[in-house]
This record gives sequence, structure tokens and C-alpha cells, in this order.
Amino acid sequence: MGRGKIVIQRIDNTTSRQVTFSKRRNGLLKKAKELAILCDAQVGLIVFSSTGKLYEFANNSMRSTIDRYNKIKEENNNMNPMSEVKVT
Amino acid sequence: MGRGKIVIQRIDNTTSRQVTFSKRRNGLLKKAKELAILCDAQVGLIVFSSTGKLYEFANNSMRSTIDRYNKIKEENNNMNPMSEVKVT
DNA sequence: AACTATTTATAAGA
DNA sequence: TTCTTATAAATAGTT
Repeated sequence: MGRGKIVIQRIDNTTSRQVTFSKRRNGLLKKAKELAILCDAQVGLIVFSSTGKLYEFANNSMRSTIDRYNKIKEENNNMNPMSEVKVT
Repeated sequence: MGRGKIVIQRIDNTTSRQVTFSKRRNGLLKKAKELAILCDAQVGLIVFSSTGKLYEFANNSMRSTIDRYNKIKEENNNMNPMSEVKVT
């Protein structure tokens, strides 16, 4: 999506990496919001930059989204008790 | 990004909404992964479809990403005690 | 599920 | 860092 095609691998140059992060982070947040609205989905997006700064989007609240996620995961664990698999 | 321009609002037709969800969900997950790789970011994405199905991406683990998120939020709350704001 | 006409995102440059 | 623009990529409507 630009003047040249790029390979998806870590951008070594710090400046370029930060510029790309800024652009793509905005794009990702926008897309997340659009998906939530268009498709009536519940979306939670958390992004930490390589410098540790937090960016987020949640159409409901992040808390409720995480809670729902945890609940689903607990159910899955109960049905597939991977934690009980043992090497004998 | 298609044959016609669309307005960002809930798609009423159920079939269209599900088709669009499928396409855009894939796109969003792909973009999330690319951001993580290109920019060395920590990304956690949770999506629940309108039918309740879960889709997710996390380059580290979702658990560690959520833990990091919670930690940051706690720190912010301690610095900006919004919960103590009162209408007098 | 595949196909394209278009729109949108964005890489590179200013 | 903000703006521009050529090009790559995503996707809306169609088949």
C-alpha cells in the first residue's frame, strides 16, 4: 500500500519503524472501529509501542471485553482440560 | 475499498453483515499481525462476532498483554484518581 | 468461494 | 512531524 512493496519483518531503522508504527497504528484503530460499527461486533484492541506507550480501542469497554474473553476461555479450559495433560 | 463507497454504519442485512464481517475480520487480524512484526509492538486483539464467536490475535500471549494493560491502568488510576472526583 | 472495479491505506519522498 | 502522491492492498458489489 505504498510507493513500494515491503516485506513483513521488523524494520531495523528506528525512525522508519516509529513512522510506520504511527501510520499503521492509526489505520488499525480505524479498521477496528469500522468492524465494530459495520458488523455489530465487540472489539477490543490493545497496542503497546516498542517504547512502551499504550494505545487502545474498545467499542464497549475494554474491561467488559476482557471479562467476556476470560469467561469464554474458562469455559474452553473446562471442556478441554489441557492443563491435566501429563508426560508419564 | 470496493466497487462502491460505503457509509460506516451497522449493516442491516444479516447476510451482508456476516460476509463483511468475515472479510474485514481477516483483514484486521492480518493488519494486527503486521503491525506487531514490522514495528516490534505488543498487540492484543479480541473480536466477538454478533453471534458470539470469538476471534483473537496476540503476538505474545493474550494473557501477558492483558496483564500489562491492567498494570498500566492501575498506575494511571493512582496518578489520576478520577474515582474520587465528586459533585459537591 | 472467486472475481474485479474501486476505494482506501500507506511507503517513500518533500 | 505533517503533507503529498504513486502504488500496493483491501474490499464492496457481483457472479
